[in-house]
Amino acid sequence: MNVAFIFMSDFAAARTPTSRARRNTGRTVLTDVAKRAGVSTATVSRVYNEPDKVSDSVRQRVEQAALELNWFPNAAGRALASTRSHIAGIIIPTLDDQVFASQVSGMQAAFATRGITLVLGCSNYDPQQALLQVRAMLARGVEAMAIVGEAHPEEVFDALRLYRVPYAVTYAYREGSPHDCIGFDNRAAFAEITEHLIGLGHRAFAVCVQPTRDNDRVQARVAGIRAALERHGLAVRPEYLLEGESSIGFGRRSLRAIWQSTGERPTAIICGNDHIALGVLREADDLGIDIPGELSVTGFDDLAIASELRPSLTTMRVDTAEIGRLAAQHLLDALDGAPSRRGHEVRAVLQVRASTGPSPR
Amino acid sequence: MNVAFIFMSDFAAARTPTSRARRNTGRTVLTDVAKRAGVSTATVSRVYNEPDKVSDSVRQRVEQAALELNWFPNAAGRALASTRSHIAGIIIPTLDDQVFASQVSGMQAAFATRGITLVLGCSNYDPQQALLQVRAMLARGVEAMAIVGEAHPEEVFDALRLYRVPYAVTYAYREGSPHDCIGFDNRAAFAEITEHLIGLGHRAFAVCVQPTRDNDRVQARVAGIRAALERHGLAVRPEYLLEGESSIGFGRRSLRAIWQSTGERPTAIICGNDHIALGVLREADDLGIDIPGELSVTGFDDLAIASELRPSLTTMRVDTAEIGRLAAQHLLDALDGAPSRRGHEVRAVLQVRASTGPSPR
DNA sequence: TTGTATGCGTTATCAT
DNA sequence: ATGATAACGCATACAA
Repeated sequence: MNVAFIFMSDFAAARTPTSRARRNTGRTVLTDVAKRAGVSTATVSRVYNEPDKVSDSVRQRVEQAALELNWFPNAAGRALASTRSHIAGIIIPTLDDQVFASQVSGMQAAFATRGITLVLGCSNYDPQQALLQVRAMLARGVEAMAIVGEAHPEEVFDALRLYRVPYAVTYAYREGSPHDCIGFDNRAAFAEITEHLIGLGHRAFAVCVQPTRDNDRVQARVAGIRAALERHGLAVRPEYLLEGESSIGFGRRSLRAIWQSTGERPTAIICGNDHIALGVLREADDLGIDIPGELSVTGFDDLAIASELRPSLTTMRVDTAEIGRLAAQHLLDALDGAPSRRGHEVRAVLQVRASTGPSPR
Repeated sequence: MNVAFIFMSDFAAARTPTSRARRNTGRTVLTDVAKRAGVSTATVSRVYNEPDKVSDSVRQRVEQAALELNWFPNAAGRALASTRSHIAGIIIPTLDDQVFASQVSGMQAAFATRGITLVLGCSNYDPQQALLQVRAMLARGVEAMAIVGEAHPEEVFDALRLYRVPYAVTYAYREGSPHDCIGFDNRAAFAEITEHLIGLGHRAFAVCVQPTRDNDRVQARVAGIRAALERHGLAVRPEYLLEGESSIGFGRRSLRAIWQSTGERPTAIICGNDHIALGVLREADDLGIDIPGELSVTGFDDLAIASELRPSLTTMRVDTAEIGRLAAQHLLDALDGAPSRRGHEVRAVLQVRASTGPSPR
């Protein structure tokens, strides 16, 4: 036995030169805590992952040691050993739009309660950037993903399926979508706005929307307007269907262009969102156009100022933070192996205010 | 020596039976790519980390194999082996405020160009949540951190220093701060607004700001106002120093309360931001108060609508996305070991518009 | 309840 | 330029 001991140390000595030194990152690791607490590494791990399986006294010793050494588990090590990253991802077009920011906010809060970190990616409305972001997130080992809209390269969804990462398409909801959707029906919402105006007697419309390219939500909105008008034998004249950046400036320019046009003037303008509608209202003020006497205007999103403007803006409200929460819950359910529903529809609610009224004609 | 070998093999033999099978997670790993490309794992790794050290032909074979197997490096594995996480963190009060959202946006973009993923945490203005978030991020192995403001528990900065994580305090800039700051001088900015009003002859002021508790930026703003007034022998009456949530509603309520007060009415109201100022303007409209004839109003942030309101709002503009970019650059420099400056000041620029005018008294 | 010994997927060191 | 293999920090199956 003696020899054995001698030999073992000998063995250790023999190895040492060949074996590389520990890379020594200098940081405190689980092993240090185990030593200090006088327990095995497994026990330390259990204290943080299966506390019930550890006796109170030992747990306290370990926690004390961890505190003294200022240690907490390293996420990369955990992820590697457990093959669970505790990371989820969300890809939105841009944070500069409040509706997406609040969606992220709602999702982050919901995930946080379950110890899941949300990683954010912005595509800037570029499908290729979205694809890159998804790949980066898969590399990070995201356990679940949310992505705004469904107008993305097929590779995006292929990759998600290939890696068996549960995902949800947010902000847009569409019957018959191949994806789990959490959001509202953009088409139906804009059909409702259009019907509201038709009900007020309007027959001549203009439409000012954000760029439709690579944006299924805006495309659906335009489709909803078209469908509602068609039902009444109406259509938007091509020269009154304007597309531009989501801004007050675009709204202003649009109204000016429409008013300078030689054709029959519209009596109602449907805007893709409140920012654009705001611009239209401001330009109308400058041009001396009476709202809603001469022209009705609608927005979308119900920004805080929408009800404060004079005239107040008729628009639609969507609880985007709720979309985020629901999406997070949906994904958590999927991770828990819950028999998941296909999605969740959130209602967009029409807020009729002073910017819409009976058609003058 | 013989014994030694016996012992060694004995030792090894003793191990083998105990050894469990590979846990097999089913996913494609670097080893698979190496096999397919007919190279070693080290070579595959090099292709992605030190491409110059690999011959063209080999690199192409590896890339081909990776493509065919749909493989990309696992981030947790990388992080563990390289002790670099390629993650940076930012902690903001809330995403619901555009100024922070755009800061995140700017930072994310800047980090992305260097392959660094930004992880976001929201403190909801709660110091304890901020501390928890920082800890969570350290566990994630963040390589750098940005945090809005400096009113945080000392443990926050202690932890950051202990783990040698370079960090920057953003949004606020203050001479003599112990931290690297990237932002603007809140105090100086509000002193400037105040001087603008004093220059217009105002002597009676009201102030409506966001909650000052745990918020060094707002505290600095109030201090700036105070200091400027003091220089002219002036002060805000306590009943005209109002504190409340950042909203149109608070602005409205504040003006109503001030106007109903029995004391001498102020001729100027300084608001903590544009939201509050917006509420004041709307309420003034309802109360029939002439702006700026009877009352001058100022905001902060220069929201897109600020210049569109009637009257347009005098306010200050700060490029918050630029703050994000600069913070990212500062942190990247620190990671690169660049001799770092202490911080970076961004200017807040006064936008004089129609809501401020000569004092009626 | 607690300890032992691997393995998680990659990088880094050393050797060739 | 390329290969072999030991870390990296932790979790877990299994043994005790």
